[in-house]
Amino acid sequence: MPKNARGISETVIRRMPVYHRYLKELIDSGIERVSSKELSRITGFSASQIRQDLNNFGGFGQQGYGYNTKALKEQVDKILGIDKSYKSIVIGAGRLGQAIARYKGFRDSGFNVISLFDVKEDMEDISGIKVRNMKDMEKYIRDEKVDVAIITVPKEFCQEVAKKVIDAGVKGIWNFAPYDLKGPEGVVVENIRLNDSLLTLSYFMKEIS
Amino acid sequence: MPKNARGISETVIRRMPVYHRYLKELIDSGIERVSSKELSRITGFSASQIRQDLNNFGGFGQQGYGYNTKALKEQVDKILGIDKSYKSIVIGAGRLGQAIARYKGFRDSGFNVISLFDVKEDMEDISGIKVRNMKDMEKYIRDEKVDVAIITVPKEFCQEVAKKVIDAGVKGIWNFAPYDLKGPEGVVVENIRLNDSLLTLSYFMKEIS
DNA sequence: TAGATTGTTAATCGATTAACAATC
DNA sequence: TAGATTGTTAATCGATTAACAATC
Repeated sequence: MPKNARGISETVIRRMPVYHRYLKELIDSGIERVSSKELSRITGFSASQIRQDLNNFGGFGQQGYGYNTKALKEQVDKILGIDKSYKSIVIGAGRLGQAIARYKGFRDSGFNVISLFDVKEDMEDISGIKVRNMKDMEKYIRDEKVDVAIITVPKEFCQEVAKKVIDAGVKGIWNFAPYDLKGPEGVVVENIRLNDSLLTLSYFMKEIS
Repeated sequence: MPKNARGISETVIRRMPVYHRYLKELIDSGIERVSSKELSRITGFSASQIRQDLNNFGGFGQQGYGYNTKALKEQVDKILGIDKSYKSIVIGAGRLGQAIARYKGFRDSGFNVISLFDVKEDMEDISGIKVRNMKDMEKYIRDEKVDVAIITVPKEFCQEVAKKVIDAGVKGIWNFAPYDLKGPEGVVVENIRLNDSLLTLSYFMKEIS
């Protein structure tokens, strides 16, 4: 696994949201401290691994005590950049695009959907968010300084859309089209491969039967 | 990474859908043979890794020639169990549930959505698929011998729903609720963690800025 | 203080890469 | 045949686990 600029492997990075998630649960249950052993029980990662992961970023624990859930979550959130906020647009206002635009959980992660775009004209607002026409997208991205594009268009259009949003200045892409987009230097792309996940499910279904 | 019954690591399994996807592209472009070197260029995996991956399941290539795209895809598809077909239901007929029920790509992978379920009464059909009431779900699963439940209900209901579908005999769960479901022995669970993916995007956005 | 648990180093394990004989 | 490329073994690399001194 290649390491990024900071020297932290992607394997480790992808466990951070899990810590974030379970720490939130612990805090919501009123639990103030947690040991790596208990976190291990909850997350399924080994206690050793958890301590290693966290120590990549600093010593957040205390010997003999463990970790303060609130303080640790604050650190994890800071590592993940949840304090930052990103102007986002959804491209493709179909069911999936609508579902994403309406889902409040993403706003909590710092991604504010400020507009949707579609080739279809005169679509109704989605949860109070305007659906604009695709042809106005690039100007909108430039004018509003949009950070992130969430792509939910059909596969055959996703490369074309990606090129446009990158040229217009978008710095991150969250891609739902079943195609592996690759961004140039300075643009982050996160591909969601639902179909791959389903094929994996298919494999394991076969295994158990 | 733990190995499964067949002795193939999950890391390898999760690359198989990628081979499937790119082989399909090659075949659609009329390309009949491909070397591990060329597959490496396309997929980003190393040629060595590709040969190792495929040889976990058998020697599908030919020295001096490479791989026949059609024959290899057939093998990969068989490994993934795409020839099998699974009766599936979508639980939660919101936008996400509707998007999934309508998406034809999943049917191509062998997952046929035969019904949706929702707590809301008297919902309209989605692409000709009936939306039934949640209270009839367990009987339906038993009567129709449903194999897979696709869960798109809000987080707070997903455990309860999972318990019900498992008790009713479902053998696979594709979970979109932001909660790590764990299945008992004999039940396969594939969790889609969209929010985790978004937090990873957030991390890398911070890195580049 | 005694017990608990971290932070960190060393050991192990698994996955990836390199190399090359086999062979089409 | 000569060139190409696999299948497979060995070497390397990275990630996980084990162990334990430090210390709260």
